[in-house]
Amino acid sequence: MSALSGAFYDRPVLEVARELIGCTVEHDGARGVIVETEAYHESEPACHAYAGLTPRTRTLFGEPGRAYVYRSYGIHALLNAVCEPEGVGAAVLIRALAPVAGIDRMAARRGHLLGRAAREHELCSGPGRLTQALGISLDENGGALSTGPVTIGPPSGEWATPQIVQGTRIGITRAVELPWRFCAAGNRHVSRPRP
DNA sequence: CATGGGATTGACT
DNA sequence: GTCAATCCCATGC
Repeated sequence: MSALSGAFYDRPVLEVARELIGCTVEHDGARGVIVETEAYHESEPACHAYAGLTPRTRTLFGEPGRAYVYRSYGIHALLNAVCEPEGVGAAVLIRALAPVAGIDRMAARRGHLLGRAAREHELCSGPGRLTQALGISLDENGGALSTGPVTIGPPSGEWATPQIVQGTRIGITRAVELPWRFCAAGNRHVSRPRP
C-alpha cells in the first residue's frame, strides 16, 4: 500500500485530523485503521508547542508529515502526525486504531492472550495502547510518515467516506472546551469516554 | 541543579 | 469510583 505524501499534512491541523479517520497506520508487521484522532495547535495551551520552540518540541515545529513521538506519564509513547507548514507547531494525536493485520504481533506486544473477540477491542483503543501494540517507541520521533519505519496510508473501501463524530479532547486540563476530537461513529475501537 | 507535572493505563476498593 | 507507576523535560532557584 502506498503511503500518504508529506503534502497531505501541510494543511490546517483540524482538516488533517478529520481526514486521518479511516487511514491506516503500519509499523513492524502490524497495521490498523485510524478511528480516533485529536488536533493540537500552538495557538492553544493544551498543545506542547504552546511553550514555543524547545528541544522537546523541535519535531512539532519541523517538517509536516513527520512522526512526533513523546513519552507520557513516564510510561507510554504517544504518536502524532506533524501538520501545517514548517515553523508552525501543530500535530494530530492518533488515539485509537481498529486492528487489521499482524494482530498476533499486537497481542504479543500487549501481553494479551488471543482467542476471544472481545480482547481485540483492548489492543489499540487508546493512544498508549496502540503504540505498544505496533511497537512504536521514542526512537520513531522525527521519522517521515511517508517512508517509515512508521507509515500512514490512505483509506480503502468504505473507509474512504467514514461517518465522523466530533467532540472535546480527552485527558487535558487546558483548552478543554475545544471540539477537536474526531471519532469514527459507532466504532468499538474508539477509546473511552465515547463521544 | 532540583523539582513538578503530564495528550495514560491497569489494578484495586 | 480511586490511585500509583515512571521518565522526559520545562521551569525556577
